[in-house]
Amino acid sequence: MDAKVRVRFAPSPTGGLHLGGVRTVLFNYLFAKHNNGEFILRIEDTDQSRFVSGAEQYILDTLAWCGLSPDESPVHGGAYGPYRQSERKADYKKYADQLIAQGNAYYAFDTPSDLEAKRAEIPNFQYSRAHRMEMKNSISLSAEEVEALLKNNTPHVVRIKMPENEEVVFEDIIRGEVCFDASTVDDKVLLKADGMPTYHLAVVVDDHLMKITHAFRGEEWLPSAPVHILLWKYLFGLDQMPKWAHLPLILKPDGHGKLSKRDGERLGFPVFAMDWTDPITKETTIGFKEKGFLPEAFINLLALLGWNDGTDKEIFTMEELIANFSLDRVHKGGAKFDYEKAKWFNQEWIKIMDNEKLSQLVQPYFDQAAIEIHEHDYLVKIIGLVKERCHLLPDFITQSAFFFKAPTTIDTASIAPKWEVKKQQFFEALVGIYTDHISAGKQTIPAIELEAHFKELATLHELKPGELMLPFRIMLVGGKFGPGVFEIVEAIELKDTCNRIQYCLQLLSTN
RNA sequence: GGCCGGUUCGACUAUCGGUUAGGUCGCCAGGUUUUCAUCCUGGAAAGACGGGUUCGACUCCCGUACCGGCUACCA
Repeated sequence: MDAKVRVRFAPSPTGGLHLGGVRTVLFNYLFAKHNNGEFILRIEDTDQSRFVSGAEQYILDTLAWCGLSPDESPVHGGAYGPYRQSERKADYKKYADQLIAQGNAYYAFDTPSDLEAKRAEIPNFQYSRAHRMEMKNSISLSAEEVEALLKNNTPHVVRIKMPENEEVVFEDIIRGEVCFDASTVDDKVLLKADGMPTYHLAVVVDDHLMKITHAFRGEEWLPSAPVHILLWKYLFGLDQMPKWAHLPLILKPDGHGKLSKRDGERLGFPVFAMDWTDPITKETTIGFKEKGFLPEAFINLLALLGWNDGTDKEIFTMEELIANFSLDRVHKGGAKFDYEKAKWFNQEWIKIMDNEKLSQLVQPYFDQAAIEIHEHDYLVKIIGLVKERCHLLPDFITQSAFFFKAPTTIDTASIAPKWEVKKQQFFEALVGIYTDHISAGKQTIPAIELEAHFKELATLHELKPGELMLPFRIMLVGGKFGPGVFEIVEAIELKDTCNRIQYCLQLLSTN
């Protein structure tokens, strides 16, 4: 029996989490849960120069919003901690030393400016076999020189010594066999001058120490895979290595290339899961959450970007995704992100979501718009009435504000041209009838009855109901939109209806 | 430039040698809604190219083109 499935998502805390990142988490999570395995969050904070405060908390918050809770993480704890690479520094040094002792790695004393000069001098410079001997390192230098340099604490890095004439072959779960000629890859830095590991060393050491069985990451990592394979071979043995899967990229909707933060700003849609505010510039980049997406929809649309279950089914709950997810149905090619389809997913989720639950999500938007909700049950009812008209959560404001307070702008221009005295009289009579009902103690009347009364009265005034409906609607909601007029009347009740009619009649007579 | 990966309607995709190449988003037209949305019906719309293999290729092989990724003491 195989060891328990363990996967990890290992982001760098450098800023907001974008679509591609969240999808990588999702596939990790789905795979883990489908196989009764564990999902680990590991923070790759080895680059001090790129560290951004608040980014780790942001990642945690994002995972929580998405419903992708880790089994182990810096805050959830676990038996394989610490889960921040900056806190595991000693481990990496140990393995770097081992590699040097085995002859698989070496010290390099070249300064950043040395390297810069070399790159300027030689086009397409690679720190590899071709130029190794021209550089300052423990292969080109004598043992005495190296020892002296080390003794003086000369800043240095540790580089992997890529082998000659070796083919690195490995099996990628979604791509099949991938093959590299090791000599075409340069001698990557493993341990930096500040003692921190680079990604290459850290990922291998930590995946081993944390007993990771399956390693999933974006396709951009494929070219450095041979380095990692070799490190596994030198350090822990290939039989211990996790299975790899390089996920396809999420591309720009227009043009070409990897989707970036800039594309969202340019094209007017979010690329981050949640709002991200840069702690230094204070600049906020909008997220799917704040744009008004439901987490269920966000997860759903991400899952279908590069994966499907082989049927025509497109709407999936998290449980269904877990039950049906399989890596062999993940696409090889990158997928262009389509915001229109993303909104469609959200609309579908709004339609099927429970009204009570929606009301809680929508409440903050009403608060923000300074629309007071006096009765919660009323809000729930209204949500049911307008939900199929909403793509994003803020749409509930535009679609239903008039249920809570009279519209401030009235599209009288759409009534005025065909307005006539007969209609004026009709509405005055209607107000009279409603007023009688109010006097009789009725606050509202069922929509069907309202409609019947309305038609009767229209006939009495020798008018067709059809030419009265639009003006009536505009009087009530301010424009040409919204649910059925009589449902609106029933909801806002007779008194308010009369007020709105009278206000509008006044508006029309002064014009 | 080098290395690696990818390529079916505008977009997301189904197809695992034999189909009128299917679905969804979007778009267009019609119906329902006496508004808008929903909903229903219909429509336009695709195998990058060239060679093989095969009775037969979108599917397998080779080449070309195009697109992308990587080529940092960043991940």
